[in-house]
Amino acid sequence: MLTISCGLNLQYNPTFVIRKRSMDLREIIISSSKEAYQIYVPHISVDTVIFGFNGDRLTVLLLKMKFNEQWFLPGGYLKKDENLKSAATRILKEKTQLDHIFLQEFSVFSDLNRSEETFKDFPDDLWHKKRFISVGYYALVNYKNISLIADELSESCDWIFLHDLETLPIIMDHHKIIKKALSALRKQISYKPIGLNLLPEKFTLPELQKLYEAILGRSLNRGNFYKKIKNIGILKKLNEQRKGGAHKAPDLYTFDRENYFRILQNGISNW
Amino acid sequence: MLTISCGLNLQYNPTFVIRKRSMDLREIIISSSKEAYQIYVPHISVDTVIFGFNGDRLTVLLLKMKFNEQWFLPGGYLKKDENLKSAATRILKEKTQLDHIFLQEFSVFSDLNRSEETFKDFPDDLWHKKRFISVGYYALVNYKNISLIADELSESCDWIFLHDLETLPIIMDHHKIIKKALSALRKQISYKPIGLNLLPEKFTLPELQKLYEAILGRSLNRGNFYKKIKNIGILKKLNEQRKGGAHKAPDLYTFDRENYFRILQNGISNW
DNA sequence: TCAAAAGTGTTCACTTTACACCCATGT
DNA sequence: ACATGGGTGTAAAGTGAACACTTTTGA
Repeated sequence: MLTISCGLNLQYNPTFVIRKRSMDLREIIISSSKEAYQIYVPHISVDTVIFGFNGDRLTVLLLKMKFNEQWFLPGGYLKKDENLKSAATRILKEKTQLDHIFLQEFSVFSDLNRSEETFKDFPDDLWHKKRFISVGYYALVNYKNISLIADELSESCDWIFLHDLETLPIIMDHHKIIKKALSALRKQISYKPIGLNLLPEKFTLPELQKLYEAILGRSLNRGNFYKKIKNIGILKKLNEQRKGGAHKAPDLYTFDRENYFRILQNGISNW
Repeated sequence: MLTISCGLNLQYNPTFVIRKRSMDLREIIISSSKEAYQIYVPHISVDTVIFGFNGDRLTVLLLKMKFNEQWFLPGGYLKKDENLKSAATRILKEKTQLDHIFLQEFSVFSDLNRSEETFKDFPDDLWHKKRFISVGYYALVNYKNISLIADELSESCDWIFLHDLETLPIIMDHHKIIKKALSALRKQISYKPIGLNLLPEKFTLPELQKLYEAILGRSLNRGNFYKKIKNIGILKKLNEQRKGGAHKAPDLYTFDRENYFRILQNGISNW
C-alpha cells in the first residue's frame, strides 16, 4: 500500500491560487520564523537524503516548494535541546512516520550563499534567510507502507527516481548533496550490510541483488553475488519460496537481525 | 629542526602566577568574546586533529589551557565570509604555519553540554559559553620543521603521543574526537595514499612502512608491504641510498606527486 | 515441451599471506 | 665473520570474475 498525503492541495484557477497561496504562505513563513528563533539553534540545519527502492530502481524523497515550484530535500533545524542525530531522526519521522531507521551522517555543507537566496523577498530578519551550515544524513527506507507527509512549505512530496533528478528544478545545492549521499552510500555498501529497511520482511536473493545493482548503478553477476552475500552471514534461509511468479519459485530469506546489527556496527570484516 | 614557540611562559611562584594569569586571561577572554560576535558565525566551531609522526610513533598536536591545565585540540570558529574547509585550513596555518595540507572532514560533534561547562565562571553572554556544534577535520603533517604557535588561551602546545593520551586531562569530548579521527584515518589509509606531508622529501620504504604501522597500530609484513605500496604507483625510486645507518643502506624514494594527488582525489582503485 | 529465471559448480586469474633466501653494511 | 636490517622471490591460500550447467516453474 502506498499512500501519499500531502498537506493542502490547492488547485483550480491557477493564477488566482498562486496569488492566494503566496499570501497565506508569506504569513505562515513569517510566523514560523518567529517560532524558530525560540526553538532552534541558528545557522545549523539538517538535510536528509532518504533513499527508497521500488524493486527496480532507487528513489529519493523530495518535497516541492509551494511558492517557486522547486524541489528540495526534507530538512529542518537543530532544536536547542537535541543533538544532530536526534534532529535527523525527528525530521525523518515527521516526513515518513518511520522510526528506528539507520541514519548516517555523510558530509557538511558550509559554502557561502547556500540558502540566502531562496527567501530573498522576505524581511531580513527572517529565520530562513540566515546563513545555514547543513549537516547531511542519509537513510534507506522501504518504499512501500509509507505515508508521506508534506510540511507547511511544500505543496507535495514524492519519490523521485535518481535517474530523473537531472530533469527537475532542484533548490540550492541539494543536487550536490544527493550526489554526495549516493557516493557515501556506495562506499558503505562494501563494508556494511544494506537492505533491512529497504526490502520487505521476507525477500528473495534476486530481489536483494536488484537492490545492490540499483545502488551501485551497474549489474552484478548472479553466481558471484549469491556467494558473496551468503558469506557475510546476515541471511537466514526460510523454508518457503515466493510462489506466483512465472518460472522457478525463488527461495525466501530474512535478515538475521542479530548478525545484521552487529555487522552494521563493526563493519563487514577487515577493519 | 624542531622549534616550539609557545606564547607566554609564566612560571616561578605557582600560586601567585596562577592568580595573575587568570586575571589577565579573564580580560583577554572577555574582549575576544566581543570580537568574536563581530567576526564569526555563532554555534559553529571547527576542531582539527593534526597528526604528526616522529619516525616511530604517531603524535597529535594539543594545546594546554592557561587557566585549568587541561589539554585541548586546536580549533576555532567559522568566519562569516568563509566555509568550513577554509576555516580548518586557517586554523591549521595559525598553529603550524603550514599551508597546502590535506584536510579531511570526518565527523560532526553536536551533543549537548559539550563546551558550556568550560567557561562556567564567565558571564552568560560570553561567546565561548554558547553551545557549539563542532566539525572535525584531521590532517597529517611532518613532525619536523614546524614552529608550533600557541594561542592566547594556551600556555603551551605540544605533540602528544597517541599512546600517552589516556594519561592526560583532556577537555570536553576532545578525546572522543581524536579517537574518531584516528578511526577515519585508518579507513582512509586503505584507499588513499598517505605520507606526503608526514615524511621528509626523500624517504626509505622501511620509514614508510613504520608510518603505516604507526597509523594502523599493528606490524606489517615487509615483503608484502613493499609489493603493495609499489603497486599503487605513487613512488619514484631515486638513485640514492640512505647512508650512515648500520647495516645495508636502504634505497631512497620520493612521491610521484602527479600520481599521488590524482589518486588522492579518486581513491586507490575500486570506487 | 520450452523459455526464462533460479540456484549451483567450475575454472582461471589475480591478490594476499607467510616465509625463505640473498644482499649489503658496520662492528 | 656475523648479526642485523634491506630487498626480492615463491609457494600456498583466498578471493573475485566469467561462465556453464542443472533445476524449477508457468505457459
